[in-house]
Amino acid sequence: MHRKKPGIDRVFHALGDPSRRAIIEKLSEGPISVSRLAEPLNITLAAVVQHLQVLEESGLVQTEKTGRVRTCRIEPAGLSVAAEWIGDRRSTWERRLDRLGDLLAEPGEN
Amino acid sequence: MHRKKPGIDRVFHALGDPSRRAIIEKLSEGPISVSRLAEPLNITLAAVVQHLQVLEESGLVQTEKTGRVRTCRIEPAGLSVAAEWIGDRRSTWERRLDRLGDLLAEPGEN
DNA sequence: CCAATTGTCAAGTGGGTACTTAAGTAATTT
DNA sequence: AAATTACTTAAGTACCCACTTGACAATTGG
Repeated sequence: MHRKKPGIDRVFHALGDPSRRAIIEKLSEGPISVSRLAEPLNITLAAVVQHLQVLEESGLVQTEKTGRVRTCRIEPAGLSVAAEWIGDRRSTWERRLDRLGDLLAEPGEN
Repeated sequence: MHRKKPGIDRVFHALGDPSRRAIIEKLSEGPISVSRLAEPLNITLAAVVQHLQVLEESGLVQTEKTGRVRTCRIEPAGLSVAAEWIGDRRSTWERRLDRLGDLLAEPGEN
């Protein structure tokens, strides 16, 4: 019937933190290294690395290390998980409103 | 520092908690009272009330008390805030991919 | 009125987590 | 080889937050 997606918890938890959302905002402009990601945020590099771990485990971000530089990029499927959940809630809500509308439009002399 | 929409923080923080998402899932099926909301969750009524406060402050839920019953309903605009943020990230990401595609397609008889 | 229903408020607790510092590793530059 | 760059890891701290308990309204049904 409806199976539970395990990723959804991690995705929304990851998006719940402002610093992590700032990271995603930056990453949506294109791939970038860890230290350049850290520059605009006023937290230490170590904190950024920790956020990146959370983001990577949630499937929102993908990273790859070549040489001494780790390049981070956004993983579009991650945001889709969140978008789909929101879409699902909206659709059931709208479906209910439709049923309500049908009842009101029904040809009963009440 | 950064001037951002204040609501976004609260909305995503609210959505970050599984119990609160469960509440929203239930509410998307239609308005319901606090105690009936609490039934399927294994937390106390008091905890549900606290979650409802967060949800209401974030603009995701609207409640109204008549008699001794508080009826809760979903506030569609709240979810839109989250959906828009996700949409914005996606569009800047896609815009960038388009520019990349243009560069690759631009000069050449291949 | 009495009692059950339905929710509210306050305070406390335990676990989680965002952040820091500090020390370490590995790749590049000079 | 030495210095610099770019992370990585570990450990500690302080704060936040989800949840509980328990006492307290306020409404409503018998």
